[in-house]
Amino acid sequence: MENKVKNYADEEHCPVRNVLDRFGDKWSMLVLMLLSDMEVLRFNEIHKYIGTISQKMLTVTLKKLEADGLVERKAYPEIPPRVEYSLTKRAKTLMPIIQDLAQWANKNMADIQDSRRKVV
Amino acid sequence: MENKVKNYADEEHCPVRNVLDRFGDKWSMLVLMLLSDMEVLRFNEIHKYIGTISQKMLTVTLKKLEADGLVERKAYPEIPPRVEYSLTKRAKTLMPIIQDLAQWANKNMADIQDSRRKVV
DNA sequence: CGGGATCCCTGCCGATACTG
DNA sequence: CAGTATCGGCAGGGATCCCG
Repeated sequence: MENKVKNYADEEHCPVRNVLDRFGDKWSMLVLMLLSDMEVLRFNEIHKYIGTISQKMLTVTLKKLEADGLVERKAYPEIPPRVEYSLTKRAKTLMPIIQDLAQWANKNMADIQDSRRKVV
Repeated sequence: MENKVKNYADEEHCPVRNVLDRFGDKWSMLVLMLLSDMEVLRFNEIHKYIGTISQKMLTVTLKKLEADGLVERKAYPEIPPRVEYSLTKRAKTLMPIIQDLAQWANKNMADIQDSRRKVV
């Protein structure tokens, strides 16, 4: 076990680095959780739920998630245009883990903030 | 369920944002996983395992994790000095989730990279 | 050995204005 | 409505030098 050490330096192939590079940014995980709750949402609906995100960052975030095959984008050829976003199957296999993470955060956030105050 | 919508905009109290602000950075989760595997490590040992991290960032990362009560620091009053780092109990409750995340990443990384190539 | 202190640069992200 | 284009601030992070 200890003689076969993983490669913690290899940025290209380290799965953790790779997964964090994808939704470790400011908004991705929030969008994923929102879509997980609401199933299908239009662009401006997401924008309203996450009140503090800028239009630009929402666009960038959705494109990145779409490129990773985590979010599906359906555009309807209407005027005015309508675009619906939803989670892919791949993203749905990820959500239970995200939920666990959120639960852990909920339980431990207060204590962590206390720890931080003592040190700072 | 759908009429009681969570507050996705509240940055201060959103647990996901709060947890990601803590170890969503470039190195924290990697350090946590390394310490989870090796139990106890000295500063320079961590530095060698994660070959690409700078001394400064390792210092910053460890301080942040210590402030959050996720890493314990033991300094021995010797010359030359010796400092040992290990996970706290709180961090150990987090690690199963991190492991799940890593497993998910391992399984899906290749497919995600394929998706990305098609789009880009 | 285990850091601190500084300099500097990249890129994330926000704000604003414009478009089909 | 659902974006695109552009400008700019500033924080994350790397490189280097210094210290007890």
